[in-house]
Amino acid sequence: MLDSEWRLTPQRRAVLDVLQAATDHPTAAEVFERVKIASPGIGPATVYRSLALLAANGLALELSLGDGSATRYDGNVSRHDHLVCTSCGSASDIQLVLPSQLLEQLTDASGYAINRYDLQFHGLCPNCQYPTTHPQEEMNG
Amino acid sequence: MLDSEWRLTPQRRAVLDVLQAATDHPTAAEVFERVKIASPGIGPATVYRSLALLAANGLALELSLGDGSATRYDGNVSRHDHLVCTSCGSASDIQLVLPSQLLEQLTDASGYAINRYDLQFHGLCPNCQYPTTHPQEEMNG
DNA sequence: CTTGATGCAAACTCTTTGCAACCAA
DNA sequence: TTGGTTGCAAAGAGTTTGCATCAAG
Repeated sequence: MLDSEWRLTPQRRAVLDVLQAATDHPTAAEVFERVKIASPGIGPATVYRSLALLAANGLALELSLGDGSATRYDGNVSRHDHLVCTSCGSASDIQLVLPSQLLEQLTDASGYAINRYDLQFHGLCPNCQYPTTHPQEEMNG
Repeated sequence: MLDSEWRLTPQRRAVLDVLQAATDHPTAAEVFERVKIASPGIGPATVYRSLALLAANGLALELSLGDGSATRYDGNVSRHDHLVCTSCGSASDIQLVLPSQLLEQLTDASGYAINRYDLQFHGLCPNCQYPTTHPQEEMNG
């Protein structure tokens, strides 16, 4: 599925639209729920297949939040990292740069040909630190 | 499960022994296979429950390799990061330090109370880059 | 005795796959 | 017409849970 011989069908377009409109980091099930609004007849298998296809072709990122929950998808495909709240589960995009010498040292020391890294920070988000009325219970934001 | 009011039963001890003897990063199923050698009567549910208990009490780390596969466990609970081979799936421990000012800046800018981070590098391990006879196909190392 | 731990089996969640119908080139 | 795509349903992997039994304090 890494070739470019694939069609942007209406279903795939709808999935891509959902991803690009999302500011959170939806699971496949959440993408499915949202896609059904624009494409009522679509089935979950098509959403899973479309997400895998988009991810394989660089139009989406697959993301594991490390909490054992379902894979999440990110329509923001530029290089970035994540802040994950350990209380409400929300994930925010952040942009930071690892010192390039750190990658070089690691390549030299390990012998790995490193082509990417995943970095996520876990902690309490501002909302969950300073509850206005009660701790957040939602699952994305 | 975060209290210290728990007993190190023979089954839990056996699970812990397996983790501490492991140099790879076994899945729960792999831990189960190994634990059965010392504790033949043990059931998979006990292994899952023991792993969760040990992780909650800081005696094991849960680890997602970001490839959609099962959760892995690490008996090395000191702060470290991982190199993950995108070809054979093996994971190696590495020790590196993020510049502390990076964490400070991030805390200041985001408002998050960060208490940990997960960092993994993905690429080809030396074995898979320079195959001796043929590409590696094993799943841990 | 009383509470927690175990093993088994069933249930559950998330995801993938087989397949016939369908659609675009 | 030919091969890729879809939707459905079934299957599959990984993990959790209900429950009766068992063991430790």
